[in-house]
Amino acid sequence: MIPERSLEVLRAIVQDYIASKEPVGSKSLVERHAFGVSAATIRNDMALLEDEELIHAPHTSAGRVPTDKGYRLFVDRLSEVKPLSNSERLAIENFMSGSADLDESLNRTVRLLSQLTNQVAMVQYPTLGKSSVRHIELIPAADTRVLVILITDNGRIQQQVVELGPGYDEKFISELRAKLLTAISGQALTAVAEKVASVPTSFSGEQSKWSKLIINNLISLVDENRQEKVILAGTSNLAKLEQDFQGSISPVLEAIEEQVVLLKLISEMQTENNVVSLRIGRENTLQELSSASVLVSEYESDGSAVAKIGLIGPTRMDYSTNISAVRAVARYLSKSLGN
Amino acid sequence: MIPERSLEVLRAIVQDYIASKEPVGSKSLVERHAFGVSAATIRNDMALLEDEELIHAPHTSAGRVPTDKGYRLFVDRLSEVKPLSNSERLAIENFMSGSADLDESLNRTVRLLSQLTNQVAMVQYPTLGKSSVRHIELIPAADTRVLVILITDNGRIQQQVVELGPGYDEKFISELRAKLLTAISGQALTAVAEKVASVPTSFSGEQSKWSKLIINNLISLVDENRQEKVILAGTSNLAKLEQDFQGSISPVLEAIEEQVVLLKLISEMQTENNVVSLRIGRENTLQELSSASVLVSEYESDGSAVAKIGLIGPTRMDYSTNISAVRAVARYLSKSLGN
DNA sequence: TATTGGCAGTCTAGTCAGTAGAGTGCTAAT
DNA sequence: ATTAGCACTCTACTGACTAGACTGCCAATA
Repeated sequence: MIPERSLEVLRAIVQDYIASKEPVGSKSLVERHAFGVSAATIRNDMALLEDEELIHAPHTSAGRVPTDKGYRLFVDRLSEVKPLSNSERLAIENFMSGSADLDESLNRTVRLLSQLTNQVAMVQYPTLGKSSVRHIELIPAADTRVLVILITDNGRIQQQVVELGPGYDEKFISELRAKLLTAISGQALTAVAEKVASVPTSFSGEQSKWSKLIINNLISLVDENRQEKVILAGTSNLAKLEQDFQGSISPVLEAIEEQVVLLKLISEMQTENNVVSLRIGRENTLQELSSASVLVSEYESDGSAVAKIGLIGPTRMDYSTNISAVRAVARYLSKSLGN
Repeated sequence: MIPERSLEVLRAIVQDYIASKEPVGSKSLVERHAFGVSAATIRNDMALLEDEELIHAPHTSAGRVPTDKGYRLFVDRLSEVKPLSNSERLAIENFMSGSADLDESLNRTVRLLSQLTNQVAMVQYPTLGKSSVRHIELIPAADTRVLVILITDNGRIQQQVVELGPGYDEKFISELRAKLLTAISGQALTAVAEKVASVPTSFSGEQSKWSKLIINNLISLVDENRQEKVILAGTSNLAKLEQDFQGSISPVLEAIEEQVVLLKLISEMQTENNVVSLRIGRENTLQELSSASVLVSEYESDGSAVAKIGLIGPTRMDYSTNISAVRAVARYLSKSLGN
């Protein structure tokens, strides 16, 4: 119902506004874009767009600025997905090459995304989900301590030191190690607690006590996988973007400093395979983010959808570029974790 | 040679300026501090301080602001070390309790320091130094891959996946594992490359090739310890502190975004045991940091001085509090790594 | 009917002059 | 050595004014 040319005008407004960060007026619009009509005509179109609440004038004699709704229409219907430049593609591949553990991969990825987009990037740790135990290892440390190591098949390595007290011998440790391995190697993390429950009963006296200690620690390591966690990168970009957020970035800073808030935010956003989900300005349920936009995509680890990656920036951001960056990085991350 | 009272005036100026962030004048000074003399007298003292370039008036009829030199004299001779409050002490202990690996400890510590001080905190990874090998582990992953794990005695755990190609068997792996363990367990990291050099010769054919592959990877893990690295936390604090830096934080942002720059900065600063070293404003060799101050202290891992921890903030910072925070955190970190 | 030129009206941002207030430096008296 | 007092300087704020940018609308046009 909105005429084609008016939509073109909206697209031009969004593009110019993102580039110049100044409200755009009818005159500069006809200069920069070849509409083939006069400024007065464009003004009529702009009046229409304003009726539809797609654009908005900060004051009577200013140019127009897209509203949240305007951005929404822009990304949904007007923007083309901008393919990454070769240098960007190269940067991604360089950055993510080299096999590393999960922590390192996620850290690298999130830093990469923040560098590509100049926004604040975030990545959620894969949840327990369908992950399983690849290996566990018990390593005697000092005379009284044992190092417990858990490796999951998505590449995460965790460790914890357990204080047993004096007197254990290596034979007991290697026996326990063998029993634990046969009990849980290859098992889903969700099943670990159950599978190891009976192990201590096969020891007696002190050894039973020790094995209980070690197993409790093992279970707490598994539980850490259940605990959700988000890593951020590029928060310092916010300082550069200060003027893009209408004046103050401190609400945004406060919002992202709380893990819980971020996790809620991320989990609220529905994502489908390979599609970048997006909340613009007041579409965010969080008031603090009412002048921010959030982009989120899924990534996969080991073939099943497990977690999300995305970014936070001002509503006035380059959606085309950022959407394709998030999508590309998510895809590369999935690939790199596919090993 | 500077009279006692003038120094008191300087102290009062520094304190008031840090608290109010406004240039302080003679009148408000006599109101807030009981000098027992009139404002005119204070003005004479201020003229003296100005001659000594310890304070400076932004313009004729403004109050005075400490110069870098003024801050320097303040921290060297006038400030008392403010003991931490109980709640701060508690926060530190809470935060750092729970044994974890090196990465986790350093991460926690640096976040803690940035929270305590509201500045940008940084910590340098312990260098190779006197660290030694606590354990290595080889774990068969898929059919063609082996996971190599290196654990150092300062608690760092590293791992890497090695692609061997098909056909290796577990027996070979456990044999290699045993040989490597006897060769380097307990050895200094600096000695690893030499100690493992002869290991592959005891295998033949493919096994020799495989063991070379694995050993090369092991050595590259060791080398990562040689590579210096700094972790930052609280960069978003810079945004809040923007006005404290005369106008623009972007030079500071740029400086701290470069690992190399930071490492150079840190290594330039001489530190003695348990003393916080400090560069104020233009004392920094880096131009970008000419309106920033840098505090650095040493921390120890395993009894030998190994690396540094510190923070970066505006010259107009609360030196007493921040110095004691850095010192306390460095001490706790040493203690926690002493295990 | 869609488009256009033109014009009146509105709002911002910048300049200018004037003023109050804070603070200094100096001098003469104590 | 200290003090009161006074002249002087500079900032920050205010209100008035102006130039410039845009819009909205109307009447003319294709």
